[in-house]
Amino acid sequence: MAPTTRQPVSPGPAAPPRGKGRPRSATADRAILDATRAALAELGWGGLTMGHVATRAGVAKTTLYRRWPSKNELVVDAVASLFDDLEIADLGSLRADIESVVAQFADLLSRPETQAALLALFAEGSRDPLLRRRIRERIVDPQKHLVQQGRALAQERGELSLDQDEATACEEIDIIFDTIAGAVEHRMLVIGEPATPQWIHRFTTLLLSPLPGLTAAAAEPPPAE
Amino acid sequence: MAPTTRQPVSPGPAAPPRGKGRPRSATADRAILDATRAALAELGWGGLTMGHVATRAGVAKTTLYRRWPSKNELVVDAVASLFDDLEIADLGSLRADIESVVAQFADLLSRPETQAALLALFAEGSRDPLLRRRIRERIVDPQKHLVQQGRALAQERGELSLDQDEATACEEIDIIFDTIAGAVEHRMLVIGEPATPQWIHRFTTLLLSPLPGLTAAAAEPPPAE
DNA sequence: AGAGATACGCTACGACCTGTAGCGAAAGAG
DNA sequence: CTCTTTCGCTACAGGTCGTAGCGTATCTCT
Repeated sequence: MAPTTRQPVSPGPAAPPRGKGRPRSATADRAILDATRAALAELGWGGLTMGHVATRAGVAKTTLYRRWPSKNELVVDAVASLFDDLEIADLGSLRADIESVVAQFADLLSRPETQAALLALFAEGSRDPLLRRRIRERIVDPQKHLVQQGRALAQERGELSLDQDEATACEEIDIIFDTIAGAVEHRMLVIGEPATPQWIHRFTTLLLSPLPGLTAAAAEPPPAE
Repeated sequence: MAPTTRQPVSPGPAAPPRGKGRPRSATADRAILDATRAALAELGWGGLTMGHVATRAGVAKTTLYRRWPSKNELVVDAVASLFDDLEIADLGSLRADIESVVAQFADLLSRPETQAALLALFAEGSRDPLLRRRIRERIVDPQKHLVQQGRALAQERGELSLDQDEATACEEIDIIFDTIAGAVEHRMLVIGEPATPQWIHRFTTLLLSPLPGLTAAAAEPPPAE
């Protein structure tokens, strides 16, 4: 793809300047990220070119490469910021909190540029372990933190018993998070249908109670491992 | 990317010949698809080039373009067949059936070429409604059928009460399927960690019973819509 | 068997993208 | 006011996509 070797993934959103001469233009930073998101929505990952983004941002192509070592990194940063304002609302009940955060997530994933960008990132991440790690740090982990918060809130309210074992609690959070995030992602990104309030409501019900119509006998015994 | 306009997604695996002169080589067909899968596993979507596939298949590049209009179509066909042998095992309990099908799915998704291909397809599908429809028909719908089968089996066994309403049952199957497929996809494709038997076991437990430690009061009341 | 039709491999090609290099000019920091 | 760094510009090498044109191979049909 490139005639030269690939640089390691940059640690931050952009290479850190060192405060001596002319500082980097923050305006250009924003213009580039905005242009990236816009181009992503229009053209998708495959259609997005660095030249295009540069032109659209009113910036020279070389300026892009001064900040991000390649397309991947640029797109991660352009997209990750979208996830920054997910938050737990503390609506007074576990159920309401779940519905709220799922709705926020669904809202985010309903935007075409988020869809294109996320899937493209995931796809690239399947080949590039460093990129995948970066996705986890910038996107997945913050979301998982929401599950922890929600869980803690529910415990304060007495809806949920306190954790006995730290490790077990961690694993449980992982699974719950996989389930919540995965269901929404699957519906919106793979199937391509919106997560309506009804869908969210029913999904939350599924998460909080056993399968409707399930015999007690079938639900009860989780056979020993 | 290309100097010419893109053709619409081809209706079949390859353009249909018309039986007059020399027929297309079926050997070449298979060699190309095999080479595509192999290259996908090694290089991923981004690294896969038509020239590479051609060389590997022992075929001229032009031969590829005589059959598939572009990379997308070639990869869809190369990958879709992988999903053909998922099936419900009828192990005697709903729980065992779920674990079995999740394990099959996880096994499939653990193969690198499936990961790369699937994610790349999903990504392209987010921009191309026709491609997305094709993914649904060839990949998603057959999987959803498994959920229907498992549900029917559980009802026969008396583990699950019979459906009262056809439409409601349909919606419920959708949600359950979104949840199962989504969780596995999220864990393996996004996070990039394997779905161990332990994980599958715990996930199934989560699906079949309420959240561990949940107060009865918090679990019970699904507020009216 | 012969004629016709089609697929095949090969080479070359135009258009495009990536990421780098080198330059003079501009703009802040100290 | 000087020094450092960024900026925009142009040019470039390496690489991919998908097409065109050619002579040859291979199959079908008469």
